[in-house]
Amino acid sequence: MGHRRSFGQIIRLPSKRYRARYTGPDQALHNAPTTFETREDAEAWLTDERRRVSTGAWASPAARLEELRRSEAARLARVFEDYAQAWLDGRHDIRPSTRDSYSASLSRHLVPWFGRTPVDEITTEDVRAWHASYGTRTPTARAHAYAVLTAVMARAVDDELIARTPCRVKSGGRTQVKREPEVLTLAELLALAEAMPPQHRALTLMSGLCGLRFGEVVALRRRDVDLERGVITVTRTAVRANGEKASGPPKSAAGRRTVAMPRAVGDALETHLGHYPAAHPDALLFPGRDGSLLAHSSLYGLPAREERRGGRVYRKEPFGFMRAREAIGRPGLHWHDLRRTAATLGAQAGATVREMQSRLGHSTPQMALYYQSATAERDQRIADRLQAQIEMAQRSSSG
DNA sequence: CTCGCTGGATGTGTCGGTGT
DNA sequence: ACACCGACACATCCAGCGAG
Repeated sequence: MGHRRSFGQIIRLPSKRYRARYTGPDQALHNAPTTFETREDAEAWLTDERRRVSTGAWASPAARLEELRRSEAARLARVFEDYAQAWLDGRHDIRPSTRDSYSASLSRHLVPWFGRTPVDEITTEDVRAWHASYGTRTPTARAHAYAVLTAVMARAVDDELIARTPCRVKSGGRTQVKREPEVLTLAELLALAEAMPPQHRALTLMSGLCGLRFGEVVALRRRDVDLERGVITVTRTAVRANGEKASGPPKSAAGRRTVAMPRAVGDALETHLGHYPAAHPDALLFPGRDGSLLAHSSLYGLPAREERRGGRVYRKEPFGFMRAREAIGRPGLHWHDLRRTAATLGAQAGATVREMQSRLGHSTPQMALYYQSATAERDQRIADRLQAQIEMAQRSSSG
């Protein structure tokens, strides 16, 4: 039983639900995409359709439904997980180790939280909530992940998916934990080298006196050292990325440099080559067991640890660098501190900031200045000691 | 123009597992 | 017992930019 109206018609179906339909501007009959529970709902739909026709914004309900499906599909294609992956895949300007690190940030920290959310629906509140969810846990990892999130969202802004980035956590990408570096005295450095496994003694001395980075020393080849002239040429740095070890050009152009060695380093190298010859000019100076690039963990060794077997506790001795640093009473020493040691010893030997900058391969004087300040502290201590001596002299002359 | 800040990139440190 | 791997956590460094 039809119900005549000026626009369209509403029919009560045997199911007791209502169907609305009308003849569109295209002279075809269009059904509502669903049936309605009440006559009022059906009328509301017809009214809406009629307005579309009169404003000229009309398209057939079927076409509109199709369009809706398409845009929904497009929306889902822009879920964070897929969008971020596409972003990473499109980055050809980063080093493999960086790609690895970004990938890890995504899979461990960002995708679990934002993965299924369309990029343009991630709000500032979402980001803040994610950031806050860490509390005091893994601040560095969080800052890292935040930086990656920021980069992905910046891309979304470029793509005009969103108007502005939802990443508004102030300094969210920064890590503030900063450890006080340890600086060895010359005597401690010599003791450390002595306590290292023999194949790493020259390497240790070279790190502590010439300031080469870990990645730079392990990438050294026979032809990079000139024992006659007493210089090392740094042209490569070892990198690790998804389990692969490789060596490539250094981080910055300033990293390419020639560093003079104190004779002690040259002597240690000569001894080293006597025991571990590197015949070919391209042979690695400090290779790993299988002749490939030395792994960082091989140099570090293992810390002292306890092991339980059959109810008994055994103390396992540390080895490698972990043993050596304990042996000289510096259990908290980091390998990288040797670089600072080299910088400080260099400054004490009279190097200027500029000279230290080029010796260490820094592109800015910032770091070298930092070492200068460490030296200023030592200088203060010298002044203090002088003062103590003056006072002692005064006491003895007056008493 | 200098300087300090910060985003982003890249390197180092730790540790359980595994092969020799 | 040692030497190294692999995964993950963490620290450092560089460059660009805006304030003064």
